[in-house]
Amino acid sequence: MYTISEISRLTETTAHTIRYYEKEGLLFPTRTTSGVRRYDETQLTWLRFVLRLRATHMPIDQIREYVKLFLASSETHDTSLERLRLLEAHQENVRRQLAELVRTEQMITEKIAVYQQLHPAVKETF
Amino acid sequence: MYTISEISRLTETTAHTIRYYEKEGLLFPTRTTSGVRRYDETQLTWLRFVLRLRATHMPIDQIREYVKLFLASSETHDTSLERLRLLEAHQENVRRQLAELVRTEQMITEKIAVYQQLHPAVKETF
DNA sequence: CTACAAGTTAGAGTGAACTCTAAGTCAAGC
DNA sequence: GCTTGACTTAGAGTTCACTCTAACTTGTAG
Repeated sequence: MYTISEISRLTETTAHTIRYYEKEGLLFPTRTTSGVRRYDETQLTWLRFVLRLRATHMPIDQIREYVKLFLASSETHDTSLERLRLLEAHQENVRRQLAELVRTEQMITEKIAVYQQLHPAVKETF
Repeated sequence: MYTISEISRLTETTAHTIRYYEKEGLLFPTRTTSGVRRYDETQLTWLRFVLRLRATHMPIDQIREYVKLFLASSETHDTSLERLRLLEAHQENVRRQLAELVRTEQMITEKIAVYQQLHPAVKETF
C-alpha cells in the first residue's frame, strides 16, 4: 500500500493533482483510521491508465463516465458494452490526433529543410 | 483580398478567434481606409500554418516568438537560425506527442480486444 | 435614403484542468 | 513531551485559449 507521496513519485504527478482526480471521481483510495489515503497496485495501475488517457486529451468528464459505468456494472446490469463504446470513441480521437501530428511533423520537417539550406533564392513566407 | 468572414470560412475558424490571434500578435492583416481587415494569400497561408501549430499544441507565446523573430530579421540581424531552433523544438514536441499517442492507441486496442472477447474468465481491472 | 448585414472595439466571461493557500491534524524520531 | 514533516480539508486563484457582449460604424442592395 502506497501513500499519496509515493504514488506521486511513482507516477510523476503532484499530490495536488491526485487529490483533484479523486475529487473528480476518478480515484478511490482506501483510508487509514485517521483519514490518510492509501493506494494499492490496482489503483496505481488505474491512475497510470488515467494519465495515459489524459495525455491523449480525453476529458476528465469522459473518464469519470467510464469509471461510473464500471462501478455501476453488476449481474443484472452489464455496462461493458457502454465502456467499450467509450473506448472506441477515444480510440477514434487518438487516431485523428495521430493523423494531425503526422501531417504537421512533415510540414515542419519541410520548413526546417528550407531553413537548413539557407539558400538566398528561397523566398521565405514566414 | 479576403474579408474576415471569408478567412473564417476558408479556415473553419471563428472571426472571434482570428481577431484574437491578431491581438496576440500572430496576424497582420491590412486595413481599408475605414478600418476593415483585409487578408491576402500570404496571410491565409500563414494562418493555416498557425492553426496547424496550434492543433499540435504549440503555445501561442511560442508562435508569437517565431513571428517576432521573422519581423525582426534584416540584413544586419538574421534571425533564421533562431527560428530554425524554435521549429526544431516544436518538432521534438510533436514527436513526443506521436510516441505517446502510438502507445496509448495500442493500449486502447488491447483493452478493446478484451472487452470484445467478453470472456467471463477475463479479470477486469477497471 | 433606408434597411440590414457585416464589420469594428474594449473588455468581460467561460471552461478545463490544474495549482495553491491556510489552517489544521497526525505519526515518528529524539 | 516536542519538533518536524507529511498528511488532511475547503475553497480560492491561476493559466490558457478562446468566446462572447454591447455599443457602435460601415458597406451594399433595393
